[in-house]
Amino acid sequence: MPELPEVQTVVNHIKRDLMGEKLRSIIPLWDKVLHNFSPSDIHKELNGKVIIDVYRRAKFIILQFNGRIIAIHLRMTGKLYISSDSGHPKHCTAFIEFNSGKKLIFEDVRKFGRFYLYNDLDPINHRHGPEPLDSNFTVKKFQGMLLEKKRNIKALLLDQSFLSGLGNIYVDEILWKSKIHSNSISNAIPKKKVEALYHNIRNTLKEAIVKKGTTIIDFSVNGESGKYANMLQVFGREGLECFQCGTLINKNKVAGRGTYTCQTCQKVYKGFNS
DNA sequence: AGGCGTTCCTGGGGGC
DNA sequence: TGCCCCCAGGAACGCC
Repeated sequence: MPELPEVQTVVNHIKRDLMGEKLRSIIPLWDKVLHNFSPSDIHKELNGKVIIDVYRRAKFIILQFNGRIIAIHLRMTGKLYISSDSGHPKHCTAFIEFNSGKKLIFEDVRKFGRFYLYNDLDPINHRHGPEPLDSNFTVKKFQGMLLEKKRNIKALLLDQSFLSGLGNIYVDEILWKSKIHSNSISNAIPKKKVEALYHNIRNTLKEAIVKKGTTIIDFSVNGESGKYANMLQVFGREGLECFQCGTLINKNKVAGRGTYTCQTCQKVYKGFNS
């Protein structure tokens, strides 16, 4: 499940190849993949236009053209990579052709991934919270954000309109490192723990980007697995000993997601602040 | 406001 | 071996 580090890894991987490429066409192989536009819209608006930047916002990969963006969301099983082969792989739902002959392949087994055409980032910014790695995302700001809400902490961290980029795997890892139970309520978490949470969010994401993401089942870049999978402390370790205290890791459902916790290390904060 | 269920999809695993 | 059923999950949406 691509989260911020995986999406950033894809961007880092394909950016150099895409900069300056002239768009020729976009070919959907499955009709729902283009969310709000058609190939003829692209032909009218972007034919021969050059990619001037490739970057990430939230979990979107942004192809920047002059006055337009194509935003690509991988959802659960999307893979995006450059190819010059003719033809396309089995689960390819769309590809973009460039004048150079390069192709950008979008492969997506479960077909949840989508392409969006916008003038700018506004529609995405509108429904997304801050970037956790931005310098203006400070401890103070995060503390304020948590206090404004009275929500299950896991549900809140997964909510993209609250904070961008986290998904099920990193949230479990981050909460375990912070010794906060996923059933805690956001505004009941003590200040010291919020500080730990803040630093663990940033450090975990940064470290995962360095390791080129986590490979669990579906994520790889050109078949190369991310290395963060070897670093996972709690996710996927049901019934195994907690690395911190030896208690067997518990799996249950929180916010509708499979959730791994150490019932000993991770404290539930639901009451008054200490 | 916030929680919860449903929808979109397919491959893979468990049970028999 | 084979078949059916259920599950996994990011995000949007509707309902309570």
